[in-house]
Amino acid sequence: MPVTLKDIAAEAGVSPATVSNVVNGVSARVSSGTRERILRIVERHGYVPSAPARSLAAKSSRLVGLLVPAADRDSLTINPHTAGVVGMLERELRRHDYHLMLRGIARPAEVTEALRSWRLDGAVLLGFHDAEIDRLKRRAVGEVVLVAMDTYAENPLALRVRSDDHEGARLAAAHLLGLGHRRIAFAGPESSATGVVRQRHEGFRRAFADAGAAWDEELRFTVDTTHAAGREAGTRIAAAGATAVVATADVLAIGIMEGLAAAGRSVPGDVSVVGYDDADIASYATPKLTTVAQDLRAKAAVTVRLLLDRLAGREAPAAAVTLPVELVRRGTTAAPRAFS
Amino acid sequence: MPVTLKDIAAEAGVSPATVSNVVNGVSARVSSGTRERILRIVERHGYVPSAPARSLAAKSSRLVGLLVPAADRDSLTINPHTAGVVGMLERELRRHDYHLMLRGIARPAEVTEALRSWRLDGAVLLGFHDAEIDRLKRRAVGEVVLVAMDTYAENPLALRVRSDDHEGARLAAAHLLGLGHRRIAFAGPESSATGVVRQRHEGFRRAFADAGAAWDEELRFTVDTTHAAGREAGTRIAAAGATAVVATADVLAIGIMEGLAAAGRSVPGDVSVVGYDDADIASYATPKLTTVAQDLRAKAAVTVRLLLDRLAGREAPAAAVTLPVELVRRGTTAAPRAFS
DNA sequence: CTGAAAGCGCTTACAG
DNA sequence: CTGAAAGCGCTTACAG
Repeated sequence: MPVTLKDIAAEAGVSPATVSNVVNGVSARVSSGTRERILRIVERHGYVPSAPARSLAAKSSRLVGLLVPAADRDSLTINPHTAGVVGMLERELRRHDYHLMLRGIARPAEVTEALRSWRLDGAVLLGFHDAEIDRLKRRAVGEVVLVAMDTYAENPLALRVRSDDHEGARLAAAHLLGLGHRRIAFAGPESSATGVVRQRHEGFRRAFADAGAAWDEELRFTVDTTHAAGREAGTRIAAAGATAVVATADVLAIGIMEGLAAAGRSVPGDVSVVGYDDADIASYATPKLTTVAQDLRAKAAVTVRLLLDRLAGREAPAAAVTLPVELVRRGTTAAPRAFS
Repeated sequence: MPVTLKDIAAEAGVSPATVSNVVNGVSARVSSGTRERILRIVERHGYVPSAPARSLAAKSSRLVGLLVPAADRDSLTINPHTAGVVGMLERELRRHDYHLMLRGIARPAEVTEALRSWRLDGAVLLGFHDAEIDRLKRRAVGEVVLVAMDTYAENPLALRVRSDDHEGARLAAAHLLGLGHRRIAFAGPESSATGVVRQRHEGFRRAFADAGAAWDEELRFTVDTTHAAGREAGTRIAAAGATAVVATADVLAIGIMEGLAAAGRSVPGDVSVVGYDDADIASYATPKLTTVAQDLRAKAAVTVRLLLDRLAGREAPAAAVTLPVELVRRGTTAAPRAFS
């Protein structure tokens, strides 16, 4: 039988309303004498307010959801980038005294259910296709503040945070072009589903245009963002005679490196590889992976700031927030053989 | 203004109690005619029951917390093993229609607050020291069902799930001894804080005893479970003249490999390395890491089953559940130079 | 098979 | 500065 607000009030000889004010720090409404007295009783009993009761009575739950697409039997954190975001977001929210509810979404209808059943104050959508974001209706969202990460959807119901995908891939390609590569493969998921991949692919081609070089469309490898898919793509990339490859994720790049090795190609001797994200695994690889770094910590911080600003009624930017990226040169890129 | 139970009841011309019974599938109490009618109205309005209201009125929240120690400014998922557990647990809970609340714990008092404020039905404690588990009091825990993972604490307030740490390290050491190694380093955190490390260290020494070999205590390297700490330890291990090393985590092993390389040692040519966990990163490393695999999926499944069994009032094992481990031989172990 | 009533533990105007 | 009262959206015995 945990102690309740009412118990505290009875013991202090005041009304529940007064205890409520003290517990919530509405000090203007309570004399410092009663405040101290109540606080002592609270302390002694180890009173913890009931969050469900608060959510019900107040308009706020101090709860933020992180929604991530996941097939029924899949784990969310197989993707290192997702795992990183989960951790960073939890940390940012905790700093602001909010709680994180993590929820895999197998079917579109679950989004509504997740958003509404817990009266979430806000929710972060990670890894959804642009079209899925665009399909969200006010009716499904309710008053929940939404931040979609890494999306190019246009739905005004969601705030948007992303990093500069176009520039990231441009940097990667420009780096390789500068080293003398011309047969550069681009490996990543289909562009149609997400603007992130489309933007990266465009940035990649922009580097070619800037360099006055032509790009062979046959070097576009459509592949899932997994190590296994990367490995398989690596052998195909080797067979295609590419001297370099830009992958849309580190885990994919590392898979490709393995495929290249299986095909008898050395990295960066025969083929240069550039990843994307600068996840921890990028520096665990041998050689260490050259990659486009995005600042996950900043991304999480901005996401939470947008969320809290909007919750506080402050104006939030209608446009998407785009964070800068940076090329991190490590051990997987070098001049092509012909140049050395 | 989202639609409520009351709205549905009014529209159907029945009492809220009846709608409640229908929504909760208590079909024995409602005629199939009214049930169908109500279900149609629920469907049409996209009614989603309020979880806070349910938690408040009922005894159950269908909410399970995952509590992980984390300094104020730290992210939880820097540790690949933690990231894996987060994903697996979310998936298991989702299958059973429970929700996951993820919570980093910076100070011991936060455990109570986390457990009680949301009226969690259950909570999983991951990565706590045995002593911290043992210090938990009934008063702090309340009615919350607790499962502590990877602990050798004796607190009866917590159910326990772990893998066979003693056997895992014994297998690792036996493998290396069988290859002819004798100067084998053991690298991991201090044994005093967690039984997991102590058990692994004992299993490691048991292999020596079984082989009738002596182990040089100087080859115990106390080191945090991070890549950076591993790298630093790797150079010391090289300097100590070890021909092999057993690390208590894959991420640590990979760091050690880097340190060994920095010291001019090849793996497995000069030094063999065995990791622990068989996290994804184990197969991303070059060469692929020989490691002790624990079945994370099974661990998460057992954790959730224990939790739900206990919630359903079924008997749960008082003893800890210990899951089997397996040695996965890959590319980082070989006979020592002198033998080849 | 169905309903009226109380209650879960809070917050929020509104009075005083 | 403090309290009485209503209400948040459900569930749960208890009657009928």
